[in-house]
Amino acid sequence: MTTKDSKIPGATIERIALYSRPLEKFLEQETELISSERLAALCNVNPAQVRKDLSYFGEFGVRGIGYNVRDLLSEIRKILVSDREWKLAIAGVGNMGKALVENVNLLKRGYKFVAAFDSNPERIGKRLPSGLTVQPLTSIGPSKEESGFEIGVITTGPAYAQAAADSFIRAGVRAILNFSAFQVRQPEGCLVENVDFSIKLDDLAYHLSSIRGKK
Amino acid sequence: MTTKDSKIPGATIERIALYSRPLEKFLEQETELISSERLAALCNVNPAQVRKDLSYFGEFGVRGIGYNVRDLLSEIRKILVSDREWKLAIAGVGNMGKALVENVNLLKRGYKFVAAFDSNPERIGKRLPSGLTVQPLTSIGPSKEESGFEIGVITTGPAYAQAAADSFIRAGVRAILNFSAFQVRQPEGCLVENVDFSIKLDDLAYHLSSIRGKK
DNA sequence: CCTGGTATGTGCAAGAATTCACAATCATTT
DNA sequence: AAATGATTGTGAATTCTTGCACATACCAGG
Repeated sequence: MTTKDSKIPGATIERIALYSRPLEKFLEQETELISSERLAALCNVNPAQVRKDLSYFGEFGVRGIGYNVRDLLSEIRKILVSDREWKLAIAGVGNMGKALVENVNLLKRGYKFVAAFDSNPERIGKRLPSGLTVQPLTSIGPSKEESGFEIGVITTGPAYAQAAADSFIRAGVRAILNFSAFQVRQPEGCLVENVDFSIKLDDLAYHLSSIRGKK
Repeated sequence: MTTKDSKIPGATIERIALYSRPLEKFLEQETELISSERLAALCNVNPAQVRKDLSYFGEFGVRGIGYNVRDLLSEIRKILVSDREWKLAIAGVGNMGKALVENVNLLKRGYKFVAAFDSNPERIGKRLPSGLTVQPLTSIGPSKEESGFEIGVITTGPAYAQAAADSFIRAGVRAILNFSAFQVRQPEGCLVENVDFSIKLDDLAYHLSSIRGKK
């Protein structure tokens, strides 16, 4: 890549992903140009932040004018490597699992579920609306070329989370997105992102209270 | 509060919430003591970080010994104000909404859904397993003392997200947790936390690729 | 009651990330 | 073709965050 290999702040990547949301909307609306100021306002960040984040990867704007929406989005997709399809597998097809598998936004952004697993015998063999058939958790095997998946998503209950993670890793998966309440231990050579809503709620509760406290 | 009113890093609050997860487990297992080193390892942070985070709020440990699990958890709950019940309302009871309303972990941590809304006529009037009856989105009203809610959760499709947010705000809600793909604009005097999984996936995809790239 | 072992609490230094502020650049108008 | 106005790209200043390193404090055992 054209990456200036100097250190890129971790938060920069997440923000760049964030920028793509309004851009997608502007593209649909056929808006041609956008300024760092406008984009920043929509994402609740500082305009200089937007420009600096992008500058780690190249010069995508035109001075005095702004950024071309289509081009910038395309550059961002290249940066994030979301300009190709990524194959996902899911472990746990309860409400949360189904919500993800059926989420059209993920598909639109190139994230496609190609396998679904569950430990509950009642669910195994069932066909999901997306066309996938639920397989037993224990059958997660080395991912083959054809239907192989690259990212594992865990939406099981806490009891099965570690087992699911282990299976995914044995299957050669190098990245896991974990929604279960169980904090999966970072295994060697495998990226794990934990998503925990209740932390977000704790955060809101804390700030709500401290605002009240100050008033 | 006993808060040393010097500035507390924003990340500190999220980490403190994070620390409570392993602590809950140790409490169940009746483990009495825990060191900052052990807790840090479980949360993938630096031990000094744990101690410094806690030190913003008081001295909870014993030198030479460590932290008492029960006491520390109780202190953390006081800090996060999760030592009381918070009432939530949800807008959108698709798979994601149901997953949240039925999530026992949230309830265990004091987050209780007291109202559910949806725009889909087929869902309105239905009773959820938790006992809540789905009401029309348009009926979100000023939250009364009795069944009033303090935090609004949005799990609608993008088309209804902003409307839901507006209604919540009109109802006096000061904090919103938004799961919809639509980026809700930060309204005056109302906290908004956006949860977007696809950003996490973008993040994983990026790092997966850059690891490959370097090998 | 002293000594050794252990783990906290924290001042300070090092390191990151953010924001400022301005030179650089380009379209447009006169 | 020069002046104007707009907005980028980025070095430098600033602010925020993390981690080291050690004084401090406590328990246990002799």
